[in-house]
Amino acid sequence: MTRILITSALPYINGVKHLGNLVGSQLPADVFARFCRARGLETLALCATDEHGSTTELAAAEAGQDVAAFCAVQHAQQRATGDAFGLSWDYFGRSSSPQNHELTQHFARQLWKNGFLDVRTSRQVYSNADKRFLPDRYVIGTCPHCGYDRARGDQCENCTRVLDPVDLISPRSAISGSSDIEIRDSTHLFLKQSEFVPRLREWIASHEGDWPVLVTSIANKWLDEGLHDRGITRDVEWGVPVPDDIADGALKGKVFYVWFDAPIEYIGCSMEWAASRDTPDAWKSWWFGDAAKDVTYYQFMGKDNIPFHTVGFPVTLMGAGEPWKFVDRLKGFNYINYEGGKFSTSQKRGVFMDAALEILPADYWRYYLMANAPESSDSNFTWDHFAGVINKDLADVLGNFVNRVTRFCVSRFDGKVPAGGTYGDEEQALIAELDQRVSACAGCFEALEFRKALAELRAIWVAGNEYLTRAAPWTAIKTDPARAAVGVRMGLNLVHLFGHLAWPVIPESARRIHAAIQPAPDIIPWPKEAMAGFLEQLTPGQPIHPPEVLFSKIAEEQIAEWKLRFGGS
RNA sequence: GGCAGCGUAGCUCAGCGGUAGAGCAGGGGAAUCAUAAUCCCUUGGUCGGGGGUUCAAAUCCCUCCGCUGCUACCA
Repeated sequence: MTRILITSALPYINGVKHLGNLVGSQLPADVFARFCRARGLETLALCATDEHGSTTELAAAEAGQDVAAFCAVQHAQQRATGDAFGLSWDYFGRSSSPQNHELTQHFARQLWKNGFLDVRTSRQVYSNADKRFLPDRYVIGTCPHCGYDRARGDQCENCTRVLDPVDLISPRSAISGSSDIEIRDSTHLFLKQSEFVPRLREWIASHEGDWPVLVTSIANKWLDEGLHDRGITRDVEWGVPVPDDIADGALKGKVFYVWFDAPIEYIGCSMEWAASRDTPDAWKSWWFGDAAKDVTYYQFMGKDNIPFHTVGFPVTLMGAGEPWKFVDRLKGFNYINYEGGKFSTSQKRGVFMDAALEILPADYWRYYLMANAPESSDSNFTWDHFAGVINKDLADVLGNFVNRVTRFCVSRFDGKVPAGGTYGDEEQALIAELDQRVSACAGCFEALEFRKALAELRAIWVAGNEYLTRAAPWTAIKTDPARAAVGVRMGLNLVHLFGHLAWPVIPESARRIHAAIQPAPDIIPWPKEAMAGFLEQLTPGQPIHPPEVLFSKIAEEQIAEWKLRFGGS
């Protein structure tokens, strides 16, 4: 039996994430994790906050908090919001954990020992007013090429040329605005990525076809353009310290670059998970050596993260010279736009996770986002489209099906699964269709094709409505009660089925649907047997319980209100 | 500038060498169990423009136009 390891790109600690962040990483990872658990596979789903770096320091300063305290608060908030969204990680860790500190230093020592780290000195901009080195983009000045006076040190927004901050004319700090800055030499560790190009090429080529084109093309582009060695240390305070035994303490006081330690936290997080269960070594069989041979490892991320997972992190693992587990299936997503523009954290444009849950239950968002996941290209969120999908798919097609069957059962069959009659041609045809569709749906989930999986799920709900219309128990009951009993019994079995199939995507609603028939287990399993058996398992006479309205419809006035509140077109 | 992706019915998208598809929206009808929810039928596209390869192209090649993303010390 294969075990399933799942990680989603780590959300940065800097505030609540918007739906665009969610749809490309944590949400599909959760849907897939639930699907795997529903199939009875041993599954470990991990995520964590990515906490280090200068951006965190500045955000904490802005919030008037100590960095560690700021991160603790933000981490707790992200975990709470994720829980509320139904994100069922086995563990939600922190890149600042002791485990990750230790592991990051371990990888650095291995790389150093194996000769893949260079000590190099480079010129960095230092701000006397801010008492810190400035990242390139935090240096502002006049562009030497076009004369634009607010060019950033990494790139001029006006002429789009890539810049070096030391070339800016009259440079100043973007943090304080002070022009009291100077160029200082600073020593850093560089990871010799260029030595790994052949191995990376071979590894990436081995995944052509099972990774999305988006992923392999981005990865190959980096290799084709010539992989630069990469600085993996920074002159900031909030991070994993470089140990003194590397380069004879030449890097004293410096920390590792966030992009070095963040992916390592995938492993660190599993150590946190193991520690939390008092089985401190349990993480190892998921990651290391022959013990992890039966593990299939899935990563989920937005396209901005792809280079770091196809190049940066693999180099760390290769260079360590130890038998670490590499990703098997890497699922990358495009972006989702908001009402024709970008979701933007800095401009507070779009819908953020906490605000989303204030106005509607998590399942509405989960369904919509997965049904419209930006898999082949960027997708668009608009309030009108969102409301249309929720009202039609969830309220009308699924919710109303459950409602009409269960209520009819109450009014004409005393609220009990009716006995009498046997399945005939109509039922056999439905069973044949569902056998095909349920396995197609599972196949789409396995292939990480979420849009198609949800389209199939919806088609299954539609098949239920079609059947009910043909069976028409409300008509049959006048002349042929046994025939009506068959229709309702099948209808109730379908409700039971829908409660199972929907659980990975809309867990809370699936639980309520399941509860209409009987209490739901914690993990609602994906059907193992053929539909013929699955759709005949309810016991005649067992009571059913029509749920309250499963999905209330979104009204025009609400859409108007939300467009105003969140800023629409 | 370079690289990549996309451009298919009003909208959101699938198809990626063999007589144009789905969902929504629009039109007509059936049914009345149900959150006026469902079901059936149906209108609608010279598949961004042009050129080429092929018996055959939305599907392969070239070119042009448009949109988007990435471009490496913010993550």
